[in-house]
Amino acid sequence: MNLFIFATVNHWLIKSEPFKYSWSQFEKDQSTFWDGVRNYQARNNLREMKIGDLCLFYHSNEGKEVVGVAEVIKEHYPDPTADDEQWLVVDVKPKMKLRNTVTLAQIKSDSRLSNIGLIRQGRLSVIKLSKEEFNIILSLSEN
DNA sequence: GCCAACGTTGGC
DNA sequence: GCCAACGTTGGC
Repeated sequence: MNLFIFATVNHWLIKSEPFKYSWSQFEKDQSTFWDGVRNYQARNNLREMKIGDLCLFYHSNEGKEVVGVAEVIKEHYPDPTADDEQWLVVDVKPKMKLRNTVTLAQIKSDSRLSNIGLIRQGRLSVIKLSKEEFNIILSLSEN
């Protein structure tokens, strides 16, 4: 009988325009609440996030590349920047900066990632990833 | 700056 | 409940 309980770690990709909030600012802050989500699907993804979940940090618009990995350190609570209680944030902290960034072009050109939410639903700002997709992107950053 | 892909709003 | 009009995101 196995008495160990293995937490299920989920994987995500979160987008930020570096002009608004960049990875380097994130590293300076050491943690932040992920605010400004005003889309139901993205909100639902935030609600699913658990402590210890890992998020790829993607720079949209400028850069268009994955730059680091963040870890969820506090589960969802109402977005302090919203007037409406229905919008949520989670707290995240930087876990690891990628040795090399992984560009959208690289992701698009990798056949193993052809079904990734980042491409399928380009406008969604909080995207669920499979463990495989997450690991493939990390491996691309090692090249 | 343009535009595709969505999401939201509001008239009916 | 449908759909046209409009707004937003984000790649190009």
